[in-house]
Amino acid sequence: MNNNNTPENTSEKKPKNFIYEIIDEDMKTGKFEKRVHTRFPPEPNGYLHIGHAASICLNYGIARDYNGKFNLRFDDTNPEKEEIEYVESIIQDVKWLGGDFEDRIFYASDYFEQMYNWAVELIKKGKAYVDDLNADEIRELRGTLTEPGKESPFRNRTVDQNLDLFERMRKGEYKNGEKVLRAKIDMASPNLNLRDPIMYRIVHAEHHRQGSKWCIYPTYDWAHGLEDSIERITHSICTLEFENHRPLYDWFLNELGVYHPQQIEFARINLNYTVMSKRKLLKLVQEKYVDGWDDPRMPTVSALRRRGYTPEAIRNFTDNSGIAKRDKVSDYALLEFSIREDLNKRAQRAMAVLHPLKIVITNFPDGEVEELDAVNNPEDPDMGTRKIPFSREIFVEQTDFMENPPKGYHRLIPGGEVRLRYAYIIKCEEVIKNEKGEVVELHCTFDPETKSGTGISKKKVKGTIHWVSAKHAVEAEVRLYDRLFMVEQPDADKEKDFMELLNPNSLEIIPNALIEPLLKDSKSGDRFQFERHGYFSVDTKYTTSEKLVFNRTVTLKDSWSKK
RNA sequence: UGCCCUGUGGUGUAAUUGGCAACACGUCUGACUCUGGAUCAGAAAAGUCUAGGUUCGAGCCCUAGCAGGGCAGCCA
Repeated sequence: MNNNNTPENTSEKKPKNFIYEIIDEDMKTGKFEKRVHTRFPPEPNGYLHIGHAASICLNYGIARDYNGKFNLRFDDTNPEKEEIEYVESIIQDVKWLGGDFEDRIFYASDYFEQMYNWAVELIKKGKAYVDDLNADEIRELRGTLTEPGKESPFRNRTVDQNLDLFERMRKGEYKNGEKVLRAKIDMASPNLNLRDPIMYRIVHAEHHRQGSKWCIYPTYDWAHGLEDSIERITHSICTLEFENHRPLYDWFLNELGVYHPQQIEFARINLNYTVMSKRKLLKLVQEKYVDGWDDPRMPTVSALRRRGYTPEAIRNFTDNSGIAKRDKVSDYALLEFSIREDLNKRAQRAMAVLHPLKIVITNFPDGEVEELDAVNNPEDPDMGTRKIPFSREIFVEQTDFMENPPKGYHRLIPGGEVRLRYAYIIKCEEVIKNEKGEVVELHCTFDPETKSGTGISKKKVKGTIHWVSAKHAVEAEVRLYDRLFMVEQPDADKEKDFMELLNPNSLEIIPNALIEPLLKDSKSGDRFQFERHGYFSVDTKYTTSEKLVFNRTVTLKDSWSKK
């Protein structure tokens, strides 16, 4: 920790966004004794997605940058929607993203007793009352956006009555929906949140941590600010839709006279070609349009992880997406850029043929095997080299040969030459076809003078293609993913339901791709660049000791196929 | 037609708090290259929602509009 007043900022740490500016100001004025304490407060009712990741990175990043603290807190105030499965996945995701909450993992439900006591305090102050109206009646009296509401006939019960009724609510004397506790504020407020909001509702349901201890549960509006207050959070960062609620949180905290955090709202991240709402993601999962929350096509953290994304890439993406108060839709290309940039520097290179075409090298001795040197990563010489076997029969990519090539094509053509990566230049001498006229095999000759790495390059060819040795190659399943939706903003379409806009070709499974032998022993989660294809990682769900399954994380940039 | 928030290249963010708009992604050229990758060089692309006003000077301030978003769950 830096103690003087011109701290680490002297190293001209530019304010990253408007939230940093606010905190810088608070540090200057000593608003929170120069303390910074943030938190990530998810409800455990679904898996985390890339938008949550942005919030985690923001909150954790702030704590780290100001030498402060960061809490993980489950906002588990609704037993009907929350599950332990979600709690576990969220903890895993936050840790994986690097959000270090140390031992500070909290649950709102652990504060229920304290919240109850505070509610009693408000009742005693005449600031809260038990209402017998049902949900419809309450909505009726709440008024509309343009008309003020009307007061409930139960609004002026005595303190003693309210105390008694509230206690009996807790004891379970009433059925769901029979009574609620409301704050007594102002039924005519232009801010609807202040029209006597509900603080407690009766829910006879099993809570994933509290069991049946409680049958009254605090609403988010009542609970959330208290949770932050209890944990002495300094800056309660949340999304825009809670801006209108801030006056309410302020009201509660002031009436109670307790510690008061500063809430700051920012716009959530949206990503194009996908949907982000938990409800919609849940629908995709439940109706089996995807293979679970971690299906690699999903925008969830667990899916991105399974697909091969690194935490670093996700952090870079959220950093580059920026934090502001206006609604935004981030470009999927930025996400792809962030993972390419990261994996380019660290991924082991390998060769894999997805759609094989056989080549016989007629002047290469039958039965002979030559071990060739291949670079593991041209971006990082420290990663060394490896040996790959070369022999008379090899496979190349079907798309790397064309009988009638368009202009600009510089791979193999009849009578043409091309370099085999890390091997020799070959020439296509003969095209073998089946009865249907389809090309099934090529006969080529190789030029022994052109071996890679010998420095002799008297011959120049325009193309270099990848290959695998027929008898050495290993079979593997490869899964190619494309965007989940066909349109940029699937939930913006007013005519069509987002389910109609799913991309039918978002998954292509290649059961028998051929990979170089080195990859045989790769393990779940290992990441590779298949040269000229893209980055791939070993699937953690379907890979078995018998069969390797690779997920394509992202393609390489391809300036040819666009033309 | 109430209250709150927001309007800067295709996308996202920035502009020393009033000094003629910058960065990243994307796009397009060209160079280089044994990955049509990477890298390097360059280009196109906004005059800052509109109209007034203050000022020597406005993306930043004022006024009025317009547009987009949020709010009428006993969800969060």
